[in-house]
Amino acid sequence: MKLSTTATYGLRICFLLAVADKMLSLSSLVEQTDLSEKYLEQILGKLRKNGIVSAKRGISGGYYLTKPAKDISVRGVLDALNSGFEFADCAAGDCSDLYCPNKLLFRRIYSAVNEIVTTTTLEDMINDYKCTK
Amino acid sequence: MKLSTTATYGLRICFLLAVADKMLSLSSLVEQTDLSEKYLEQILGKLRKNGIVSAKRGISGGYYLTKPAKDISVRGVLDALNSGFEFADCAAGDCSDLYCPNKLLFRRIYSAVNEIVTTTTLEDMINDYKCTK
DNA sequence: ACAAATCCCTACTTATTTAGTAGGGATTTT
DNA sequence: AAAATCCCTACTAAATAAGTAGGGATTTGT
Repeated sequence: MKLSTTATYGLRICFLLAVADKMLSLSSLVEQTDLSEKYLEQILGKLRKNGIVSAKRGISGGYYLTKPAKDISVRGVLDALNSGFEFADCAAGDCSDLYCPNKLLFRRIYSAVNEIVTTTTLEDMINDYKCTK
Repeated sequence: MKLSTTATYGLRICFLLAVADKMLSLSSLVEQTDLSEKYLEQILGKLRKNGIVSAKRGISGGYYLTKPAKDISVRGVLDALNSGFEFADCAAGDCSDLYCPNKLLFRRIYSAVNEIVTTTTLEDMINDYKCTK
């Protein structure tokens, strides 16, 4: 069980945008991440469709965060990339019965993770990063 | 991001053994889970190799937990099935530099999940289950 | 002894998901 | 009008997960 690499890249991209605090062109993101243009475009497309970033077209265009870093949660980014933390099945044939110990456990874990990702913002990530310097 | 179905089945199997509090034959586990014998054997094999269950062969054989339910953590079961919670990469080219905001976030999440799975035992799962009745 | 039921081992196949590629289109600035 | 940019979507390839298969070894009860 682990986070998808796409979600991981997505987080990093948002972090870069938050740190820069201005619009960055795709080519500049390519430089900073060593990912292909096309792949980056795809990730940025999802972020855009889900309201995390906006884009400006044309020769002086690029991507920028739609909101201040303090208002963008990690969860928002993960959701945009379809990378939530799901525990759908609990391995019981008929899960509507009460015989479902797994579900209870999963709910606990989900709550804990959810708490972290919803309360941690891009600004928090920047602060954490600065502290390690 | 979600737990593998194998791990989910594994948890359920351990729960069934814990509730029964005695040795159960493979065929009886097949009944209770609707999984194929072969697939169940495979899961039980991993649990056995990792010390979660023991097996007795022969016509009156079966599987049983090696320790009391209160001494078996969810984590132990997940580890046995190679289904930990990993966040290896942080999507930075050179992760040894300090430019790694993801790593800090991942560490937070990992700690929280780890806390839950290491402290929750099969006995806890049984108690939780009883409470929902 | 021996049959029957059980656990044991490991290779293989199939399905699903994820990661990444590709190519052409639309927009904006200079 | 050219150049650089973002936009769309289909496809492919790689990795992982899920499940199947078949034969072997052990123990019990008769």
